[in-house]
Amino acid sequence: MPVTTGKRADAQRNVAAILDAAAACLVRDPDASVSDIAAAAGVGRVTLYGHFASRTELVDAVFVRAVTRAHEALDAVDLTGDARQALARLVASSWQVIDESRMLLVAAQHTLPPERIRKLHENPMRRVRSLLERGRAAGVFRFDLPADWLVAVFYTVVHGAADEIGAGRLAAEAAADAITATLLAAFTPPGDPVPQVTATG
Amino acid sequence: MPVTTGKRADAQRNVAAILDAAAACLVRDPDASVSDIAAAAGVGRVTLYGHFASRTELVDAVFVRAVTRAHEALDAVDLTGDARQALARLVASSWQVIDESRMLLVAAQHTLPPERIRKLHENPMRRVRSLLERGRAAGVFRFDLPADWLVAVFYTVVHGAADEIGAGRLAAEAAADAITATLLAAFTPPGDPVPQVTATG
DNA sequence: AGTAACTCGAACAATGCTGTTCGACAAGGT
DNA sequence: ACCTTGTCGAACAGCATTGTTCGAGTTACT
Repeated sequence: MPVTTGKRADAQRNVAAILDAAAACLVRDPDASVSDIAAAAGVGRVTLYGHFASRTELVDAVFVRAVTRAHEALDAVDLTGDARQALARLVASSWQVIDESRMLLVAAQHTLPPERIRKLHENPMRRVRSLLERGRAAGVFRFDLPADWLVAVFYTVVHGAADEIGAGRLAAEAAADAITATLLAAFTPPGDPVPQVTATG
Repeated sequence: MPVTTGKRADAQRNVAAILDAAAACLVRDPDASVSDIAAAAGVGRVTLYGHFASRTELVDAVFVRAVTRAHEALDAVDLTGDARQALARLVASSWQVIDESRMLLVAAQHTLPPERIRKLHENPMRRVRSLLERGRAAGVFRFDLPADWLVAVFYTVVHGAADEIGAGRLAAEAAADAITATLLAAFTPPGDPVPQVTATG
């Protein structure tokens, strides 16, 4: 695994270029070859193999970077205060991040073992879970369905929205509100009224 | 494209065996080779190419058959009466069908162009859409979100549930109720109370 | 300026796949 | 009984991929 320390300056530059190019290529074609990626990075194939022992390791690195960035972006979201408004804020920040890395996820699924992907998703997931539990404690989110399931619903709905946008059936501007409205309704305890979503932005 | 008419008896048998074997293999490995499939079908590779001009054509045929069967199973569901109860019935019949063909969908995504997959999904989708619109007209489903989006939510939540079951995080027995409760809530108009789901044995 | 780290292209071996061709053979239909 | 239709195995060509090796050339650190 390539580290950022101890390496020469141009080596670090190349690693970054390779990672960028790989991300770009894999988004276009989940089965992009090492040759394509190296060429897109403006680097020889041999150089690439000098930094990443195998194609799998490269894909892993790209995916790790994407997930880490997404996690950082989500960490910046304020989840205090009213849980429902916090959910709205989380969605507003999440969906774009996920939309960008959605094709990357497909590429990862083509080459990485499922448990690896699951493990890398755990951190971002925890954030959703903690918010869910806070909302439950406050009485605004439902208790009658498993927490695991509700977290999965969050995940799958956001990804579904990304797919819909990609297919051109959902306007990007309308996405955040649609996702928020859907998730708020899905999280509402039985008997409670479904909250109205005030249009954002 | 292989037809069931005009072929000799053993040829028809072999086509069926190939289709079955292909489905089984592709579920285990979305990139299963033609050799594997032919072997699993107890048939020579040449024979397979005699019936399907290319691997792609074979995958397409397998996928078409799976979707068709799913569509038929869904057509048997009674969608009259209260839209919410009809939705529950549709979910109860849908999720198992989708769970079975979920890995097949992955295989299809690996080899078939996206528009082809979309097109084959149109028929089953229409059924959901008509139910949605009936529920809207009856005032029990929401109008404030696009119909396309709500149909997509149905699709993505059911598939998400299938994934959760596959990952062992959701008990198969609990799936139908969880999906139904989630979707009913997501479809409920803002201001209306979220319906309680009575456990279905 | 000297040295170690890095890069590059070309070429290599090793697979693994698809799709086709051949000839001999078996099975189904009438 | 006949002949069409289908089957089989082996072998072939073609292609794309991964990952490695080599030697010569460059680039960055000190």
